[in-house]
Amino acid sequence: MRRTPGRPRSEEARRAVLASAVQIVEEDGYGALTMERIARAAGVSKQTVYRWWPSKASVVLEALNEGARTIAPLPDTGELESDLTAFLRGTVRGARSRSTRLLAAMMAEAQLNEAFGESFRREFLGRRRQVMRELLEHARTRGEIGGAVDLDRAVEVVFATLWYRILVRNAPLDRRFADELCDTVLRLVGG
Amino acid sequence: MRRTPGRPRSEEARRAVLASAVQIVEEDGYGALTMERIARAAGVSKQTVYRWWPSKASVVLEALNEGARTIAPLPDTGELESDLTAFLRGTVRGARSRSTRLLAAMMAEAQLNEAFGESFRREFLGRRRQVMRELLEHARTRGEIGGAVDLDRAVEVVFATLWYRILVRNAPLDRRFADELCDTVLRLVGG
Amino acid sequence: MRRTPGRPRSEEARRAVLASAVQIVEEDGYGALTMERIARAAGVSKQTVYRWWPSKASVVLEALNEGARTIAPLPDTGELESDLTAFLRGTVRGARSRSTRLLAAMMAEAQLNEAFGESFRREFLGRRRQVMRELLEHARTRGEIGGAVDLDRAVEVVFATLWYRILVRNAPLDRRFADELCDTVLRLVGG
Amino acid sequence: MRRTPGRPRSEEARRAVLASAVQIVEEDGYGALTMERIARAAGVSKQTVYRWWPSKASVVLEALNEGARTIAPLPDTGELESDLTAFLRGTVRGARSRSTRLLAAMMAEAQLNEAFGESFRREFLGRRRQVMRELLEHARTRGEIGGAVDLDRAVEVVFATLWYRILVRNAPLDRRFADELCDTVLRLVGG
DNA sequence: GCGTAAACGAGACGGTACGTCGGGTCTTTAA
DNA sequence: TTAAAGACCCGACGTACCGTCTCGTTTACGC
Repeated sequence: MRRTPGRPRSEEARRAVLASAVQIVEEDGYGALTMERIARAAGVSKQTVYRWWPSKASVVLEALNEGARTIAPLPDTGELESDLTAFLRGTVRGARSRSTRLLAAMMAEAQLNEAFGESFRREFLGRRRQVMRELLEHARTRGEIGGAVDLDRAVEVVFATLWYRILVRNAPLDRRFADELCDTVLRLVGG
Repeated sequence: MRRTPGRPRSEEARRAVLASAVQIVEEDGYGALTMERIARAAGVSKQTVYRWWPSKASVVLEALNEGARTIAPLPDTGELESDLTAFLRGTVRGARSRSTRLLAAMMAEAQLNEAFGESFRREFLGRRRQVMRELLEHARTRGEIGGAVDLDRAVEVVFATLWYRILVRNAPLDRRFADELCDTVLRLVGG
Repeated sequence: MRRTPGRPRSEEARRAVLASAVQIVEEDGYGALTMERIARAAGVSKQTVYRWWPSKASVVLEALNEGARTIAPLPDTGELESDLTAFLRGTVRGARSRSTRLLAAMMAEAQLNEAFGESFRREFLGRRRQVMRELLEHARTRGEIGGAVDLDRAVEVVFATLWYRILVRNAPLDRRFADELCDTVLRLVGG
Repeated sequence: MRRTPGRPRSEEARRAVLASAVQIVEEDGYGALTMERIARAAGVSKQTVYRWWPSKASVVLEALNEGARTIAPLPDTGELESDLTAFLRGTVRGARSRSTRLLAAMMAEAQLNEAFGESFRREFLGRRRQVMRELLEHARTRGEIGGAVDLDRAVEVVFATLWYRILVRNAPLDRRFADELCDTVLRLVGG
């Protein structure tokens, strides 16, 4: 197996960059995050940061994916309500604590940076919607949801409300919230 | 009636600043907006901009409020469904077209700038939620909504979904959307 | 006797401006002096300062002339050495203490502001050279100085050395200095 | 021999800055000189100017030292009058033409900027006085000047008169002036 | 070992915007 | 008419980051 020649990429530098970025956002907010400061805090040259990431947003996004390496796996208990409860509790838990500010910053950056926004919508937001849509489709296959129900609307309501709490912070991201969300979905797809 | 001494504020400069800010955002996006550029485009000195607005976000916010000078007045037809339809169509129309990018930028800025975010949540987002809450309370007074229903949840779902479309742009902000939103609310507060 | 109509100039404001200018220069140096600050410190509007003085240098110059209202009067004892001693001691004393920084600032300003420099050289520096020249001419009339001696050279050496001490501060502006200067002049014009 | 890492300083930028500064002073005077304009004229970023020079005065001072890289070397003919003539002609020539305005500006700046003034007096004015003092001391060693003569006074008279002409411009900086200055010194240190 | 080649740190480079200060001017009300 | 107040346009201040570049150094690979 031929390896590419030249000095290999420093895994240590990579980790330091991601960790520093996360720390800066948590301490001073995403507004205070700069490529310059990331490099300084990571003890890495600016060039090294630019070599591997096109923007500070992509550093943060990678850090985010690093933390919750996978999207919460699709629960499959054979019954809608319990599937939904498990999924929503997991999703809300994932958005809480360390990640909240990072997620808010990603959504903000997506509004300001067209290129980043495009990929963020497609690869981050879209994928998560798709996972939940599959959960609902399984329920429909089992006959728990009628054919006339608009599944996308239900999915949209869930992620919309979740993001609203992340961005507006009008109420906490707790288990109660997840269960209310579950209730809301059941009303929308139910009888 | 005693007027304050000194040269009065230039209404012309004020208008030019607001108009220039809106134009820049529409043409090149909020990311391209800078205090420097606003001043240049408006033919106004930087000092004049800083004298009246603390940040570019507050310029845009004032422009936004200028456009729709008042929050859509509360409809009162005496019946929940028609009130709601009127309110939601008006609200969605207000968020469409020229305003969408501006609104998205405001929400983004609120994530990055703590001070602005605080006032934006309180004076912009909070007020709009309050208006819709009153609409629902009127319906409860008339006996159209039961006492056990959580009105805040309904309000949250509406604005969350609206903002999700503004920020994620997964579907259009059209009249059909308003009517679906109405339907969603009726399901949540209904029997 | 008709007086000019309208509100008369405020003598109080005039004094306040001059006093404030002097105080600022003494406390923070001429570099810290601005029209804005003069007005603020004097409790006077900027316009009032600009109405009566074209530049901060002219404010300071007027303050300087205010302090030592007249150029030291020409001594006339009938003998060169005593005349000279009196004149130089008076001149050195006038340049000492409060005035030194102001004089240095005036000379600096004359280098930077062509218009001011021109009038400063003609009306301030030139006049003072002329006074001393007359002193020497009186001595020549009395036969104390020969016809071949270049009086201008002597005058130049005196004021040059005085200004050098003001600007370079390599040695104090004391009575000893005045007497050395007297000795120098006598050597140059003497036998 | 280890070189320091990092991109080396651009000699081209350095030269461009010095040249631009000199040109601006010559064309529009030192009062028109700003860091901003130096950078613009040199085709260099402001940061580059600030990285290497703390103030516009130090840019000009370096340009000045660049022109006459060394202080005129001490003549040593073994006889005072000819040494002095050579030294003074060289010094006057050095202060003439291109340099006069720059020198005047430096002295002005030294009055306004305390920090710059301190270093200018010590490293520029002081050194030049020292050179001439050595010239006179050599003459004293040879027995041409008596032990009672105050050499500093002679040195002061020379530089004072030179600076007076630079700053007041009451007469030209020509060879005749240098020779008169020589004559003045000889009278002061002579019999 | 020895060359090739990529990644690394350091840090200078031309830019743009920041938020502030002061320069002069202008426009109001009050004396 | 002068004065105080204060807004106006202008442009420089000194700083922070941007993204790029040019160094000398380090660490792998293939010969």
